[in-house]
Amino acid sequence: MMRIGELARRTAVSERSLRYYEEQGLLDAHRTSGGHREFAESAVDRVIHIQELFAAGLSSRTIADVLPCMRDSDGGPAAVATPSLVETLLGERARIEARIAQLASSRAVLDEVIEAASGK
Amino acid sequence: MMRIGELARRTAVSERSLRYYEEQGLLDAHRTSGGHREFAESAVDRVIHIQELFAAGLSSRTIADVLPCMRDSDGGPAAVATPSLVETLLGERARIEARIAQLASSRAVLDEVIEAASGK
DNA sequence: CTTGAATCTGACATCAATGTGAGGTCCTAC
DNA sequence: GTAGGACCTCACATTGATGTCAGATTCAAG
Repeated sequence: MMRIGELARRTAVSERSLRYYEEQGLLDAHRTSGGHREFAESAVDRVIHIQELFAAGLSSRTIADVLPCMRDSDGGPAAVATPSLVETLLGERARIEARIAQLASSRAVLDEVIEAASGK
Repeated sequence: MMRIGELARRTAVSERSLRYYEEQGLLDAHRTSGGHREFAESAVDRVIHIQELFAAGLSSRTIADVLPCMRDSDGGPAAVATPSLVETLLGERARIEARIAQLASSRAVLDEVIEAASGK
């Protein structure tokens, strides 16, 4: 069991964000009699998962749906995704694909500007 | 000379955004005696340029610096970019590259989740 | 002129995760 | 038991382009 400071240090995620994750139901925390959070070892992996999913642009709501399907190091039985969740994830994947294409296009625009502005 | 409604229609950009662009110094507008904006034909191309640059993730401040270097259909003499502007643009380009790489990584994470959640 | 559509300004809302600060409580090593 | 570091909650700020609404004014066509 570790407290929030250690978890923050080990994951390089701010305490503020960890509290937010708990508030959003992404992270379980026991409480001491005094009200301080206590996290299991597996919380480290979980926070890393959360960060990955945030980086993928998923909302905290979607992450809350996805997390039960991800196998943590605590080896809890991974829940099976509902068809609608899979659909959501496929949609997110398509969004990422589209975003990549858009960025590639933006890069091309930028290259034109840079070429016109610097070299010529 | 066209008014804001027509420009909005022809560029598919909201009137609100066009006013914002003018406020940020990205778009020139004459005013009628009554205070209504009047835009030149070239504003259509300019707004399209602005949208491209916004899509590339540039801030309105940077766009304001870049626009004078882009040749509009009005054929105004394109200003020469300062070295620091070119540096900024190269930085933005690098940011886009990094973002694309990050998204590719996110897509991979998502693919893992999707595979684990759907197929197995 | 009159009327209705178009436009004006100004202000506040949004989205979402995170930063930040105040004021108070808990925990632990001494 | 006490000092001080760690932690608590609550609340407001941030970011920035855009949405939206209200109330007032202008424009253009009849």
